[in-house]
Amino acid sequence: MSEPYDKGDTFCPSYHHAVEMIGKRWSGVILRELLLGASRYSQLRSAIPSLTDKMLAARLQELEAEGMVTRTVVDSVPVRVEYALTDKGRDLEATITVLSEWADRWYPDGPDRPV
Amino acid sequence: MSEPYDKGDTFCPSYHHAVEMIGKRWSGVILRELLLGASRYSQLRSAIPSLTDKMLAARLQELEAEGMVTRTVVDSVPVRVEYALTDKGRDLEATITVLSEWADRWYPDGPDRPV
DNA sequence: CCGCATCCAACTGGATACTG
DNA sequence: CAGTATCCAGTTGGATGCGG
Repeated sequence: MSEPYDKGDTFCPSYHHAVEMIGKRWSGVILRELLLGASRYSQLRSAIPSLTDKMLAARLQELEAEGMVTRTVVDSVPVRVEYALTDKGRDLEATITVLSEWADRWYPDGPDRPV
Repeated sequence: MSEPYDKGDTFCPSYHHAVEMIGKRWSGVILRELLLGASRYSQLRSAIPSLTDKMLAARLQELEAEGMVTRTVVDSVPVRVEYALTDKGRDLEATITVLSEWADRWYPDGPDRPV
């Protein structure tokens, strides 16, 4: 990661895909909530106030298609839906932890007041 | 990161800002190239083939405004411009490394062929 | 070499209302 | 509870061309 610059070793598609998937609007926040233990749709909703139904539902579908989460309908009344991280999704924990630490280091008072 | 879910401990603005900044289109890739040693505008251009001038210039301005990179005009003919990571930008190395490893683990053959 | 200006089609996502 | 439907303004970013 710190050797002399090699012109050949460029444009990494896997990393590219990964960083823009977790960085897509709300996705990173949703994944973090799931890592923190949220599992129900309504938990996610109330955990992230400015997130609308439309966005949450859309992102969860995308994350499911990416193999990051599973969706399980619990047949009760009223219906509940449980979302759970897959191994792949849970494996992001290290990344999200390290990035959270970075954020705390450089935005201890929130993003509007950088260090 | 793995304790029982606490409804209060939600919506982290610093992390939210961070993840969507590095996840914005091309930003993560540009930061990675800078970490790998790229410094000139033209290096970044040729390192990332599908990245246009417009996008590269725009992202570099945003990253500069975020305090992630510095921009230095070298007064030669023709003009060169050097981009360098700030401490804040360099401090992202751990995150990008860990995420790259995740990507290699789950997309060893590229994002179109997940494990 | 390093951009910026313009045009423009496509996508995004907020508001609001409604369903099983 | 857990979504979907519709509308629509705003943003995005590719293409192309020009300028210091």
